[in-house]
Amino acid sequence: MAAVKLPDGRELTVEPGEKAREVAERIGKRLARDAVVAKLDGRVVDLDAPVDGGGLFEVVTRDSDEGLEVLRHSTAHAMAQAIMELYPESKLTIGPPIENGFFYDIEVDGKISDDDLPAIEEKMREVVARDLPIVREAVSKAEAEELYKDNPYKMEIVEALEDGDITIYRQGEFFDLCRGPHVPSTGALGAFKLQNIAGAYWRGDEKNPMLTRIYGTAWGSEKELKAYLRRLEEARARDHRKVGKDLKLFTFSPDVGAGIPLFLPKGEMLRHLMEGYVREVQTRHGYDHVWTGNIANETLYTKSGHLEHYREDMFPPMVDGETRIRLKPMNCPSHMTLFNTEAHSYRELPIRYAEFSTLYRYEKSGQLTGLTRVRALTQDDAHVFCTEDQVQEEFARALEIIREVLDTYGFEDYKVRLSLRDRGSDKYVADDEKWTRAEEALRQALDAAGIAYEPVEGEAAFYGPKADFMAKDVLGREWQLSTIQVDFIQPARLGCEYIGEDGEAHTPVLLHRAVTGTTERFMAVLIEQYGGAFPLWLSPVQAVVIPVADRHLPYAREVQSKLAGDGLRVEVDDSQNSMQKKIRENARQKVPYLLIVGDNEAGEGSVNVRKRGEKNQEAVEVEAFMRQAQEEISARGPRGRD
RNA sequence: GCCUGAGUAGCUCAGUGGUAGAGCAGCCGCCUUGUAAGCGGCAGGUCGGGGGUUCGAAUCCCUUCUCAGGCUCCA
Repeated sequence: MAAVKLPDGRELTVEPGEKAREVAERIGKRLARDAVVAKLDGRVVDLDAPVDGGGLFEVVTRDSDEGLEVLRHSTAHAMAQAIMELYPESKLTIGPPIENGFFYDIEVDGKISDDDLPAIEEKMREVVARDLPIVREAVSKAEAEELYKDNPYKMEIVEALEDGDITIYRQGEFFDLCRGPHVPSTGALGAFKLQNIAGAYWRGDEKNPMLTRIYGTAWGSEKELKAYLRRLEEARARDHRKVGKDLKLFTFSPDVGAGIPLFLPKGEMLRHLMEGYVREVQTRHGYDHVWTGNIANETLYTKSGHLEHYREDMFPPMVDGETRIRLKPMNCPSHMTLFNTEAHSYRELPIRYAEFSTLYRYEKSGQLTGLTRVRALTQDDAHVFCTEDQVQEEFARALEIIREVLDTYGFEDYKVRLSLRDRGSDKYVADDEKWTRAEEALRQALDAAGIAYEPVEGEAAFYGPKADFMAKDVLGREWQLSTIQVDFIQPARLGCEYIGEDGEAHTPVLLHRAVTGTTERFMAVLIEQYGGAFPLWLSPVQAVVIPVADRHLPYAREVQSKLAGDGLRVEVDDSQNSMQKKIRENARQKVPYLLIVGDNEAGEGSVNVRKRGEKNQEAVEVEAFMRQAQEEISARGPRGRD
């Protein structure tokens, strides 16, 4: 008689051939009802699978991550069935579960659009109502080939599989080549909603045919589905494109060009503050700021190798007689040129050049998105020329800057992806010893800083290993912001040298690093992180003085000039609106402080402070407000939000 | 670049073959206000651009520009 072990340590004897579902029922009725699949020694299996004992037996319920994944996968099948019934000549390809839902890529018989989604959803509900048992079936390769003789996509998948390792899942008339596992019947699906239709190339390759991808979301209960849809709503309300328009930060115009953001006064103030902050931190950490303009001779990029490796992402050249000029896509060649303007001794190293100039990259038109993907972008870029021995220390220094800045902005949850070479591959530049040392240096620096990192082999740049910072915003979305890269290659190509202790010429190692990445993308992330309610130090307008009646305007201006004299960014709302409306409008602009002034305030030299997000008011002396605001600004806190 | 969809007043949107609309913003008046919309009036459009179908086009077709969501999460 075989036995299984339960997660709580108990042992349970199982009959030969007893199914997972039956074992679950013996553990508990309620558990069996919530069960989606089971796990045997960590391997996920259908509830219909026999439990032959021996290992750890776990029941996976629909509220666990794994259970949800199965639920979503099964929902994808239900959608595929619905589509096959509505558009019978369609060809299925792949339909995996994804974060929050699922998709299915289908070569649809005919044309479908978003308007057809409700009908498909309706058909899916029919499939659910039929409560068809979902049955796993092992098939031979030959059988699979026969089943899919009219479907080249599935055929391609079958061809790649080992005979004896092929299964299909059936539910009623419908079947799909699938590894599984799945919920026991179509009636066991949870709450779902089809979301949108998109095109997707077969296997993601633009040389392949375009398939129709339908995205859906699926959850264990109606309540969870609703909560998810509400989260989506909230995210939309924070969308930087919407907030940027509402708060008059930036705009785009086809007259100027796609992917070229135009910053309005408040947006430019925000840029200025963001860059000023990074500049201050960098200066404190020994970086020097330089400026190398926006265009460069094409020959520079021939030397650096960019023209060869990066041509597609560069704007076409401007031709001036014999000379070809390019918009600058990266700063590194320019910084190396600066380095080469004089001879260097090892005593001068490290040399750290930082720059905020705008770069131009010819992103494909379909890739452009708000501020997160633009053609004119401003990196907070820096290049550190150092000796090999200094790599670890300089890496640690860059790390420190990045941590300080991310902390200030409230990105407390981030991880590092340490991209290493794939030892088997030859696409990386040789010199094994250098690589090993560099990788080791990066690991040690990360360990010393106590930062969790995930090493990923084969993701390194061709010129060296790198560490990318993945930060999570308040909505739980992950962004790649900061990066630190070690470069063994380019300095030699551009002829960078320093004279070492030994009197010989050596090639320095180059560290490329960016703190916030690009000002544009980081601004987008910040707008969404704060929902437009920036902390005081970062607010384009820090306070608006609102006179109760027109006769208080002179006092309002007096207050404004006092505060402005103290360096605060203050406006007076002298519009013809009522006081109530001024409060409403300025509150909607997320101004941190509204200062109401009327007879009382003018009489005693005070302001009535209404803080963003708070309704209670407080009368304070102008000087006291100034002190308090300055304190808040220099602490770069408290965090924004409303 | 490709797929699907969208583009109407500064903004948000209604209008599906028969005289281009609303709210907000703007301008002009009145009101002089005590903590999230005071009242009245006026003005505002090549319906993204170009071409076509039609007696007639915001509406149908073609084309072009811009925007949105996608385009390896690998059965």
